[in-house]
Amino acid sequence: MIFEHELGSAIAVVFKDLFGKDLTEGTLVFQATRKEFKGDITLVVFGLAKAAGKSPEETGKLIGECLVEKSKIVSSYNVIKGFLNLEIARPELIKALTSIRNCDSPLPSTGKHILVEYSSPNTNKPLHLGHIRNNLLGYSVGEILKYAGNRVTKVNIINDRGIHICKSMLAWKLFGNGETPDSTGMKGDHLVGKYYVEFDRRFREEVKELIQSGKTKEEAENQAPLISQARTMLQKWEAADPETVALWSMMNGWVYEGFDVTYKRMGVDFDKTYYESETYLLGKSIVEAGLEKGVLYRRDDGSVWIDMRNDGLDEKLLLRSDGTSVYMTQDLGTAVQRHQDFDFDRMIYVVGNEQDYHFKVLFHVLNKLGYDWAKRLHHLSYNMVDLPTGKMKSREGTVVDADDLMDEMRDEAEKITVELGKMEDPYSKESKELYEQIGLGALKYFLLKVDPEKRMLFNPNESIDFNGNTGPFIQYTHARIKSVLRKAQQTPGLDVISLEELTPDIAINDKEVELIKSILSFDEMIVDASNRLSPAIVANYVYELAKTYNQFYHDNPIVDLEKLSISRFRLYVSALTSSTISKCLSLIGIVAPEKM
RNA sequence: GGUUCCGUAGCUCAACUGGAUAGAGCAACUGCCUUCUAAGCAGUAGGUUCCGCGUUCGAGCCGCGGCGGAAUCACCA
Repeated sequence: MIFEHELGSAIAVVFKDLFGKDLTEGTLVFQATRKEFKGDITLVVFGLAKAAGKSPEETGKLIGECLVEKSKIVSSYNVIKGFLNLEIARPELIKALTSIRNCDSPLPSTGKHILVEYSSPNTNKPLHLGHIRNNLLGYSVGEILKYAGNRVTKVNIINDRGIHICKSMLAWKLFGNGETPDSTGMKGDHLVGKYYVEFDRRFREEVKELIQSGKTKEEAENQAPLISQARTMLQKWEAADPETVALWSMMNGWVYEGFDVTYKRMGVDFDKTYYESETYLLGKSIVEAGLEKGVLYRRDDGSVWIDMRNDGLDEKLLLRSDGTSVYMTQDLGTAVQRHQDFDFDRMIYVVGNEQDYHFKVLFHVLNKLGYDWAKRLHHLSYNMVDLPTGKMKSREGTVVDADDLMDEMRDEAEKITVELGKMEDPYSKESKELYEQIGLGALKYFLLKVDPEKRMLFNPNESIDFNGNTGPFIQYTHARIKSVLRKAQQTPGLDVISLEELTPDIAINDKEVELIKSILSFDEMIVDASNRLSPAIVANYVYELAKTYNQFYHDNPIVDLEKLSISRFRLYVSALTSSTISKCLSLIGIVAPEKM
């Protein structure tokens, strides 16, 4: 809170007078006063009671009394249990309001450079709902960190090689009849995904037949013709066979075109894109160095391992017996590469919690290998999005496709808007754009308002709500404030008040105080959100803000020429609220329409 | 089985990292469009915060032990 500093020193003085003891830094605990109680800020006095040698109530009373007497900031007080509720003198509140920062500019620089890795798609299938959560989280965390004063570089790593990529390539080659995105009109990533599913279907058939002819399941899955052909293809790729590489480039090209469309629509972006095909060999030299140091060991079959059993982890393979690299090897390589590229202060991996163990090991290995920056790495682990039917599985086709979902959200927004009947021209280009903004606003808010660590449920049949604690509600509130401000501009003598004109005698009611306090705590909230890497904090904050404004707005007409000064002050608060709302929305990637 | 995460109203989620009487929305019910945008507002109802013990002025949050769910423990990525 903005008063904490001044209040803190005032309380320290009062405390010394009363009890003859100095307060040490950090012993003062403030919190926002609950709505039910009178006051603007609350001092928790339990911690002070001991030093004072009195009961919490008694201590609170004495401090409160003394503050009102000697300090200009506090106008009244009340004590409930160990909570000292202080009412800030209104002139101080106005003063605080005028000193508020414009939220168009970020917080003071921390001088830190932070890398955020997110998205990390495979190029064998289109993006789905789980990726949307990842992308929105990563993008939003990046924006929040940026606003909190950090230099942020957003990076993507594309898993563009491996057996899974070969599967869709092989299926296309065998059964594709030369289909292309152009010839079919399909989005490239969807076309490739189609053949990934096709591979799996045919592969299952082969396995079934082999089992019927007397093989065990394991044997069948290992010997099916399709899987061995896929393996051959991978070997050819690694040997840089021209035909295979050409097919690979062509199909990956289709996928990238498709991804670009989806990323753009989601509103996310990257400062640098890494490709696994370009970095997968880098980890090997690091592993070799680890062997020399004796941190790693080689088994008889030639494979390389790390033993972490003394640190509560298992043994982990870092290099296959045939010398090829595994996932961990690659991630070691990319981490070192990125540190060379950027010399970051911190790197955040936005990756699902199914990989918690992987990152634990990754950081541990880097640390053991002597990279002191390993402790600056952080895995932002987020939980899965569940469907009512359970977990999504791309091979089984039980996924919610990202593009389809965004279409549905936009269509739903259109349907609801048309039903409400407030668009002048519901089929104009501008209206279409608005449906997109509202539909995606609903989706983004829905996914981001939940704590990343928590597993969440998405029910596609019930589609996402547009009422209550939702993106559209907040967008709507913003649009209405903008409408008020537009009308005010057209009314003579009702311009938005300027900062200099704010005077202590302007009347403020309790709802307004709540709103102002909320806006004043904006920076604090951002710092909190950036420390905890949680867009959910921003989302819940902006909802509270919008809700408080709505309640205020309904009880207090703004256009009231009889009380011009009051109305103009409210216009100022409205303008402040709307810019805070739109700032918050932009931090979580949501557009704040001017009209809707 | 080991490790990690989760468990809060019928449902989806909050609770400012230990503070006051655990809050919103949805669904249900009651009012409010001649009034700056009703995607709204006001109200009713809904709780043994999975269970037990402990730590202290104070526990949904911290510790221990259970119960339930999930992830992971691959020469897959």
